[in-house]
Amino acid sequence: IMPEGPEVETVRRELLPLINQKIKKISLTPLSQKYSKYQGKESSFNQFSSSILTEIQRFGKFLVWVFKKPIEPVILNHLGMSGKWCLFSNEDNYLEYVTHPKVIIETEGTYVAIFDDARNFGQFRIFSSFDDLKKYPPIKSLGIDGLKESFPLKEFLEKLSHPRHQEKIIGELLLDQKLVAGIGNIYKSESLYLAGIHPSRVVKTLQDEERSRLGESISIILHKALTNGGSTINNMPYTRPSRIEGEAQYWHSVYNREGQECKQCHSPIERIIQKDRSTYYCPKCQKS
DNA sequence: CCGCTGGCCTGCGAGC
DNA sequence: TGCTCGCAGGCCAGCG
Repeated sequence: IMPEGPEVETVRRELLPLINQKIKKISLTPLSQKYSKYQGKESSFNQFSSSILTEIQRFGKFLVWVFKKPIEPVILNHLGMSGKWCLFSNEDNYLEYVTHPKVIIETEGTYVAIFDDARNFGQFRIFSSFDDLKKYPPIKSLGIDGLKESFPLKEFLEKLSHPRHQEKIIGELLLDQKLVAGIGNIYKSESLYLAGIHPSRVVKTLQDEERSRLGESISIILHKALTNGGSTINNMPYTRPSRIEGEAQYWHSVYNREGQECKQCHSPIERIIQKDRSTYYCPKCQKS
């Protein structure tokens, strides 16, 4: 299952050994050349040789790789559904761990980082400067960072009250990265469960108290997932650079639990399709 | 500015 | 057992 905010932040933290490393080379694998999104892009990746990686930031579910002169460009990177970074030392026999390598970063030091992406939904985009990146609409329009240390509840309530959202279904709106960035399909369902709100509720029907509880629940769920190193799901594992599995999946209350008992009231968990995506909920604990 | 749709992909599990 | 088939679902370009 796709990396969401907590999973991406976990990846970012485990990539931090790369900071201040001098880049030997960023290259595209032969496999990557099967796909149009990577074709003809070698030269734009080549330009990073000899630059120093100074920061890896996270915006929502995006990773942003920042380099120091001699070049200004930044790399915007999304893990998509199945993208993973694997971090190795030069001496490791890393090829046995990767099955669909697309991008390889080698440093002058001891590191090799490989972007491995079976489904190929991951993305790389190179901007000539950090300012240019910030003008890019998907970045510019990102909403509240759901993993912010202190969740800005007031801002959340204001955004939720915007006229254009009033007729929307809350279970669908929560996936909109312009509202809260970092929520994905798993933590959408989990947040609504914790808040006791049925996913089919129309935004305008939510009481003030429910709105606040929803904001608080989003923050609690995302932070709890981050503390647990994210969710690792069997049918679509995301692999951390360390190759350690996350543990958040062990406390999922509703996600992927259709037909199983609610942990509070023992009613069977139900699944509905919202905007072509599965939403899981307890029909009894979540108020319609 | 907004919202909707189709395209991008392949591992895996269900069903026969 | 081995095969087929369709689901899983993020983002975004293109369009109205």
